[in-house]
Amino acid sequence: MDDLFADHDASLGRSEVLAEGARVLRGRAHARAAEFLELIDGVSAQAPFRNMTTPGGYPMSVDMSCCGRLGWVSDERGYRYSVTDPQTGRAWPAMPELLRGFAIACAAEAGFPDFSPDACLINRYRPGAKLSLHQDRDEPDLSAPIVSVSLGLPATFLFGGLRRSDPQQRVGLVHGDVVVWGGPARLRFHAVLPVREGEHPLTGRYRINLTFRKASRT
DNA sequence: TAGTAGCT
DNA sequence: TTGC
Repeated sequence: MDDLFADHDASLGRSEVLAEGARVLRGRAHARAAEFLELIDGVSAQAPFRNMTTPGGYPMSVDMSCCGRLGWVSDERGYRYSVTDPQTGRAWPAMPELLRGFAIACAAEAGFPDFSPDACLINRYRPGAKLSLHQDRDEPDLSAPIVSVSLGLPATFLFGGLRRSDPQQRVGLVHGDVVVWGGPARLRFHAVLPVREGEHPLTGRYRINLTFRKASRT
């Protein structure tokens, strides 16, 4: 067994508390990552990755797609959830049950036993792509947590407080890591630093992040 | 240049 | 203001 694999074994079952209501579950997606990536390929064949535009008129560096009943979209008019993909005019692809069940299990492990996600935002980062500091606040039901799954190239996740100016924790996220935040942490600001150049055996020059949300009130 | 402030 |  090589050292990389030993490191992975050592991460199994480990979790870290970032704040009340926020945890990193290390390595939870590792064993099923290849299968998850196949499912994501299926989604992106129906809803291609695209660079959305911010309300300020700038293109985002992250390539985005969605699955589930609702998808997150951004354009000059603002941020919102939509039942149709504005690029194709069709409904978003269904959320694969394997992914949905995994997200529900991660939420339960982190202390949110009743998670019922209806939206999954798929963010694909090339080297240099980033997400600047923001809150996830477009969902009407803030009692549901956010479940974030990291695949492929590593990234540095910044996890802040409830005010933009609050200090941020720097969290290194690698292939297979899962972050869950909700409850009192639900509206904490967060960001992703520019992804560094690299190569991953399963994703090549990409980081793929899945965020599962409950985007409708019911 | 990494970290921060301020922007409409 | 999920960017510059």
